[in-house]
Amino acid sequence: MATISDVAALAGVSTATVSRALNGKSTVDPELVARVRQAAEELGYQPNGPARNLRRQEAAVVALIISDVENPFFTAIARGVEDVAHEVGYSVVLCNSDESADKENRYIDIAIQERVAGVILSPTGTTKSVQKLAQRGTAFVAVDRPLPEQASDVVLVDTRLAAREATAHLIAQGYQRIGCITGPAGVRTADDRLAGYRDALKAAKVRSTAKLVRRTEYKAAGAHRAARDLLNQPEPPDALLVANSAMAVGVLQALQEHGVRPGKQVGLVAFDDAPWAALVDPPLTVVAQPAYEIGTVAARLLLARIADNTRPPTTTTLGARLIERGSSRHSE
Amino acid sequence: MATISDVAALAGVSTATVSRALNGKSTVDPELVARVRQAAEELGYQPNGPARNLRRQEAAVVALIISDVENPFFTAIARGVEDVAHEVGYSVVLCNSDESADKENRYIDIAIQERVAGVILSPTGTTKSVQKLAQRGTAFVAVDRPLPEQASDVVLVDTRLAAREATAHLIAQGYQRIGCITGPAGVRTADDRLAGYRDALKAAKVRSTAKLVRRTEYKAAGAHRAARDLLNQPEPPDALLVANSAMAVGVLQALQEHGVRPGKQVGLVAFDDAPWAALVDPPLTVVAQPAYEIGTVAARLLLARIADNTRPPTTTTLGARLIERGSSRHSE
DNA sequence: TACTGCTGGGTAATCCATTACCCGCCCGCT
DNA sequence: AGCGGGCGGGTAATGGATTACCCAGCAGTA
Repeated sequence: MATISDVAALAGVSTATVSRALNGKSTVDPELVARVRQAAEELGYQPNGPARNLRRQEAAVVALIISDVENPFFTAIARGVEDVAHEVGYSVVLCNSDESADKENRYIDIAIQERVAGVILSPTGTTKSVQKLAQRGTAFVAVDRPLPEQASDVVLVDTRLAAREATAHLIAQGYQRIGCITGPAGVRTADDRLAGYRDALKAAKVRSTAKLVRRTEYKAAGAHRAARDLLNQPEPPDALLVANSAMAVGVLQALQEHGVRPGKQVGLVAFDDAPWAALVDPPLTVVAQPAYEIGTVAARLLLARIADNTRPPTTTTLGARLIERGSSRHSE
Repeated sequence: MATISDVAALAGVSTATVSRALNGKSTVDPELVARVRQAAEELGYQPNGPARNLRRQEAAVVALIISDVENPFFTAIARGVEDVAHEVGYSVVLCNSDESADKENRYIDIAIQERVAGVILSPTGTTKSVQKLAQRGTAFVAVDRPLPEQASDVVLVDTRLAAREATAHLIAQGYQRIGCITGPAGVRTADDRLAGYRDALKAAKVRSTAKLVRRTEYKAAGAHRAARDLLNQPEPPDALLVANSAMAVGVLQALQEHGVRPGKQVGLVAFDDAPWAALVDPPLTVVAQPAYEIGTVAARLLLARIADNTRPPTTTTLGARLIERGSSRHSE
């Protein structure tokens, strides 16, 4: 594979000039630049990334570690990050931690080893691995979930408030026994959505009971079991708040199997306005989170932090929007 | 940041020994290994990836370049690739080419520059950029779409046959004017699905007409316009073959807006068994592609090729499965 | 005892791009 | 004409891990 010396030899200049010409760092005679370009082209020269990064002590790459590639919420974040990063010449590599602290840890190690310029991640449980980033001075931004005990830039959605509003909406519609299916304990968004749900019940002076709450992993299968379980109780819920769109799939399945139609019989509000949410029957009422915007904001914060790691940590909280559709219409 | 020399100094050995101890390459006194481990731990030593990759002339990373992160088909492939790659200690970085030859090209350049061990990609249009991989001897595998004029390992789905079967199914159900909404010309899967559709019409001696065919980008918005357009014709189709699940979303929207119910009025079969496909009303008949398996097979092929780049190129064709649901039931 | 052979581990070369440092040339000013 | 300053471009140091090569020391054999 052609190296910079090959290019230099072919162009009849020194390697320093080749480097300068190709990177436009210092002023080089335009004629030489042309010759160098020509030579590089001819040899199909591609700079050796590791060598460059070794010397520069940093790669123009940001790592984005998300907890579920199959979740549209996270892929929308990814697009937001990409769009901003590409504008300023950074590449984005996506890593899928799969909601496993272990994999997250591995990817963080890799990010450190490869000397990426920065990391954006939706933290999974333990703060430990993230501390490594802080220690090394690698810029990073948390999205979707805060990092307790670790000052950093964070981009969040006010998910507790959103859950509260969604639940209040169900109450206002006349539902009486509202249940909640949320993610695993310890995952902040799951806890917050549950808290918001309880806030709303309390505000409406409805007694909340653990019998109407289920926690499982943020996946369809777990939510399916949870919903079945709730529906099989002697006093089943007449409405459900569901904590993400993958779970909504499982819940809808369970309702179908039980022969209950969302809406009049069992009110339903789910987090995340998945592309298909308006297509099910009745259309699904959702809490739409500004995922793409989370990505763009996080990317901009990261870039700012790469430029200056001493800036004080900020927390950006974006709002969510309740989109009322048929699945929460009691009077239907 | 701690380097190998720091570790060596602390452990009281040479850098060579540290390297050997940590990589287990050659036999080192167990006591020294322990001392080195201890020292590395103490300093929080993380090897410098660029330096290592520079020396090794290769990174233990495979790049996966897919054409749409938001498409569940591709994210399922990603999981397959990851699961296999992780088993043997490779990391996977995901790049989103967004169906743009330009971005694909950029990511391929980056993959080459970073000296990744191999690349798996769903090629977007031009073969040109992929040739660079071949020239440099970087191992790569194409998925979902073949590479014309470029011998390589490929993992495909027999999508033409699947489209044919899906169309034949619609014919068998009694639909008369079957339309097709597929992806852009030049994208192989889009062409193949159209060809399969025509195969079925021909086999059934139904005359095919361009009036019932629309091509747009593989997205909901384009398909939405296309469907609206088709339905507004003087002689609208009474059934549609839709080339992927994102498009199906657009088509279902258009049908909703037109007040037509899938099934009896307009039969519908879409590619890709999205998680929500069974939840819409009526449930969507789909062609399920073995996406996860595509990923695992591609990853294994890539690993084999990394080990030995002289092996003859292979083509693996997997089958798709028609899942009949309500949206293609004419008699409903 | 003397010599061979093996093994564990150190020294230093190597990978390649970037850039600090330096040199020579030319221009312009006095 | 002589000198200073600026600029273009070359030489070589640099980054950090891996590994070829070599050496010391020890066991085993004659």
